[in-house]
Amino acid sequence: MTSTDSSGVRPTRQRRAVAAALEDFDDFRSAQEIHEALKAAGDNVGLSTVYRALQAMADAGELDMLRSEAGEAVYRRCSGSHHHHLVCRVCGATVEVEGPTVERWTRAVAAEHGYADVSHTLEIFGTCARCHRG
Amino acid sequence: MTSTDSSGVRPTRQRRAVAAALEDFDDFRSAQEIHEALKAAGDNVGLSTVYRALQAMADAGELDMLRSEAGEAVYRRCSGSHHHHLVCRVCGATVEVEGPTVERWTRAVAAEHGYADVSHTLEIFGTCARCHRG
DNA sequence: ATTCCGAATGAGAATCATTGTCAAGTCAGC
DNA sequence: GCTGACTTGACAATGATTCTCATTCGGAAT
Repeated sequence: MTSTDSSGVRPTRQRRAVAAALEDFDDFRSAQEIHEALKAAGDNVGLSTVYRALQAMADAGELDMLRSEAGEAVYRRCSGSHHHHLVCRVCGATVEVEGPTVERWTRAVAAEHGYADVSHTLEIFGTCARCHRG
Repeated sequence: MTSTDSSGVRPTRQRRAVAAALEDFDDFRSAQEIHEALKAAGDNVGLSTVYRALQAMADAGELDMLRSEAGEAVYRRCSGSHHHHLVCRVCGATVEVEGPTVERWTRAVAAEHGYADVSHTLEIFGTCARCHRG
């Protein structure tokens, strides 16, 4: 699992299909949903392969992965840089947000308690304007 | 009507046992680990009951629940107020941290994008001083 | 104390996402 | 066209969590 890969994931028909499917979504989708979408589109890709492709792409930093409230892993294409997500808990609409403030704060807190090698997870959930009015 | 601690969880032998087990831990534990601990201590409590008790207590705000990197739910007793966690990824040592800054920031970001009813999850992972020196 | 009823329990089955297995398929380069 | 390493996919296996349902318990009213 150590990345001897030069820069990314070796492109096969299946992996390209998974990547393409993700382009069609704006929000986070589970492996199973992507598998369904591919089947519906006529691209037959095994479920295991979808899981492997998603993990590989997430490892390569080409995807964001987070856990839904139900605890299942969901994926979304993303920009390369570090950021967080503002997710509508009704329709799933997602906005990428950046926060130097937060980054600084977490680093400071960790340092204050003597923790090194710091990483963090931060997701914001809410009801987007459209769903809120509805 | 003079029940001090009843926020909806009826105290039974089993629930008291679960609560007591959590007192013995400083870090996050899975339902299964707690079930094991109870069995080891001679308190026989069904696994389903442990799950139910934990969920009920988490709903009542008496526990913190978060998902380990492996995706399983882990629980820890906690203070009532809103806070986040700084967790050692080696030994699990946990510090509760508060951050008005972060709270303010998330609210601002959400508002800026028209999101209402905002909640968020934030966990910080690192290597604590003791494990770091190791 | 006794009764009564809804809530709680527990043993096991059921569910469901995810991972492992391994034979068959694919592709590059020789 | 052959070889070998990597990839795929059907299916089994795993493992956490939830469901089922007959039984038991708690505690308020009697």
